[in-house]
Amino acid sequence: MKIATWNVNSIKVRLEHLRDFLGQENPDIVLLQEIKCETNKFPYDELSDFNYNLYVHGQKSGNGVAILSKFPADEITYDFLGNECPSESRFIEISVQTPLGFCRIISVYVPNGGEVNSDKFIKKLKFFNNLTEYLKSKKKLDEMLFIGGDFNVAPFDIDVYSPRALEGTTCFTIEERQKLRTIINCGFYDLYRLAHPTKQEFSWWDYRSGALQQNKGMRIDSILTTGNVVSHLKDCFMLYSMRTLTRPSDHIPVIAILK
DNA sequence: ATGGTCGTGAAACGA
Repeated sequence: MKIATWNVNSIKVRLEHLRDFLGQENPDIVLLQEIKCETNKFPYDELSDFNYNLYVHGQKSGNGVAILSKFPADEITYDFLGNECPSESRFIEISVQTPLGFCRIISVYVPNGGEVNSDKFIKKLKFFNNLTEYLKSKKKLDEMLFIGGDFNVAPFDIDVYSPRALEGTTCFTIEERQKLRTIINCGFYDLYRLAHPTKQEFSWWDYRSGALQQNKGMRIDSILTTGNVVSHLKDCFMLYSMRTLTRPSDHIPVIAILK
């Protein structure tokens, strides 16, 4: 089974890139973030030839998440209990029967946070608190839980190009890193880091200031799972080539292969 | 502290 997550930064602008990606990688499940369109404006028809079940939680202008799944969902949930910003479409969850077993699968777009210690930043930390409580409540022996998306946090020094330059900046403050580490310490596994314990690769580069050319990136997109998935992990990698296309997303896909 | 570039939607604003 192949599962991918990708912050596309506008589904409309990235439609051809997404179609190429689906054609090349043929993932069973794709978690999307920042689709930036209303649910009823999602390009359902333009993706119909790939035979995915499409689950969309959009809104006007910004945010927006979706799940494309070869397996039909038993249940679809558009928010998590305790989310304090339900008006922002940042969460979608499906439960599906897969060849691996029964899975609960979440696509999440964690708030960026804006300026450190701003109101938005405080809301980001609270979003993590509430999401963590929700994930703890959903850990069950009889299902595998996947949560993939844009966490807007680089958890460890190895996940940024320069810990010194970024220390104390949004997505790399101690408080934010602790929030993501707390999820991991509750018994969730970062599939990329499991597959590549010492490799330094990034999932996002700023559009500005030649960040890509200087490889000034961060690893802020991940797929986390419960422990019962780990023995199935064959590989997890990031698709750098998607960042070198014309008009790319500022994020690249993260892909996990499980058997 | 500021600026650099995108996407949205038609001007700033968020990332």
